[in-house]
Amino acid sequence: MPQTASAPSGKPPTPRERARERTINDIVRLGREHLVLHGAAALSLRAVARDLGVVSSAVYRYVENREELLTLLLIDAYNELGDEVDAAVAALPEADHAGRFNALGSAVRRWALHEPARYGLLFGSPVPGYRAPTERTTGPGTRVIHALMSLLDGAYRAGRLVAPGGQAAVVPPLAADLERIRRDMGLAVPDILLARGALVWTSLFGAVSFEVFGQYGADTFAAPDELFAHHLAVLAGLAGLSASAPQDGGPAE
Amino acid sequence: MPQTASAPSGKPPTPRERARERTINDIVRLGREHLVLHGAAALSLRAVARDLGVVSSAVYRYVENREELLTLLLIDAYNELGDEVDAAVAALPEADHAGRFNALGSAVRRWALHEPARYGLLFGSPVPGYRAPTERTTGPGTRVIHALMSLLDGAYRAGRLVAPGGQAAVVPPLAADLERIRRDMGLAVPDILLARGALVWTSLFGAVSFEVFGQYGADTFAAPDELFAHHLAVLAGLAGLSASAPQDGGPAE
DNA sequence: AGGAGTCAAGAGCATTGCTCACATTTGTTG
DNA sequence: CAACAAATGTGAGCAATGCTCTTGACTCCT
Repeated sequence: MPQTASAPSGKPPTPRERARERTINDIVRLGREHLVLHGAAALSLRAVARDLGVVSSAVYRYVENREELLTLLLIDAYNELGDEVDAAVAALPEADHAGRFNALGSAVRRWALHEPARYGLLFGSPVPGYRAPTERTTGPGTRVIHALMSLLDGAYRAGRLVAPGGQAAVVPPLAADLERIRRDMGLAVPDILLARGALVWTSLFGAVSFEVFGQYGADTFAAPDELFAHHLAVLAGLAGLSASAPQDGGPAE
Repeated sequence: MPQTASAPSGKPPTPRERARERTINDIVRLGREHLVLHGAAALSLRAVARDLGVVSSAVYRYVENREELLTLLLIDAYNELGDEVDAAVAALPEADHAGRFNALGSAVRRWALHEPARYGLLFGSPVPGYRAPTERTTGPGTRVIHALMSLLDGAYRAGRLVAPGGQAAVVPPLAADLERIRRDMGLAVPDILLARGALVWTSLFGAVSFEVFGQYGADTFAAPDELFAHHLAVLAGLAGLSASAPQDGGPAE
């Protein structure tokens, strides 16, 4: 059984632990390469072992099984996507809510198109027989929705998120869910805008998935960039963001 | 090599051809069962052969390889989804555009939740190394978008699809794509509504995929039915459908 | 120095997709 | 009806895969 991977108990790492960590990193790196080259289901521990210059059974010292490696790659990919999104959002001033929304969506799409296999691992059909251990993946896996929601929340607190008129209130069971989410994430947006944020979230990934997975026909859209930009603009409006640039004062707090 | 599967040349089928077709149907049926039980990537020709009561190599007389069986299952699933959607839409009067839209979306979700593995085969990450032969799958694979678009087109021709106000026109490259689509599908809706229809399309499947693939957290939404109903209502408005009374226009600029 | 902990190697098992040579069934035709 | 040819089924076999187990070696700490 692989050892306790890392319980940072304060003690300085022994050379052995460092070597072990280095090997695990190598395995993840090689696994990532195989992933982008041959896809998730074709990920082979034996092939990784070959590239590592070691016999197949040796990798089981570091990685419990194929699922464990998939989990490591899942976390790795979630974090890379989260980093990209965070960087793209942070590159724009905090008051430019619409710009930041656009940057977030574009970053997701850019990363997905650049890493289709890893995107598929995150947002495609689940690998059969593989259940991601939520206690390890929810953290990295929720970075994008957290970024999106805090973005929308910031816009709301700045008075730049306009609730749509004529929209019926959400039904009580859904309101209960939304209330819990609002509390857990420390948000201020009201139910209707929160629900719309969730819809925008799923819609963003729906559009990206259709493009990455080739769900549009092969030659349906010759201008996918423009299509996505248009979708993103409509989604910004759907979320309640006013499309025009924020010329007024800075952040509220 | 599997024979010419079926070139309906008018001649009555010989008993042998009928037996052959029956065997292929059995293979597809067994494959479907394995698909729903163990997922797409775990689909095994040998297991199907075992269930068929025949030695493994015998199935290659009927199915060229594993990919071929996947293609058959793909077409099978596309058609079943298409049938469900068509039936749900046809159950409501043609003039009830909003109701039909709701029925379409609900039918997609219902089928997806009932057949998660097959839904994943259709709309999840592509099976690695497998390229669906477009000449055989585009027909069944476009039934839902055709149903959606003709529904929206009917509403537009009936004057029940209101273009949102304050929406900028689409850029020329995208307009060219939309024009071609409009021509190919014989539609009348203008660019803005057509683009919104595409967004509604991807958003619908985005919401369904999130739910089926467990992309929402495990216990994020205790009321998924209400969440989806809410999303569907918002998407209907986004498409331009007036729910009962004409909704307010787009956000003021 | 010695023992506990760690690691790599290689054999082995069950599984898969797929091919091939051979046997058997089946329908047609001389 | 008998012979032939096409269609179908059989079983062995190859190259992979994930994973386990035993064996030996190596490292580090007391």
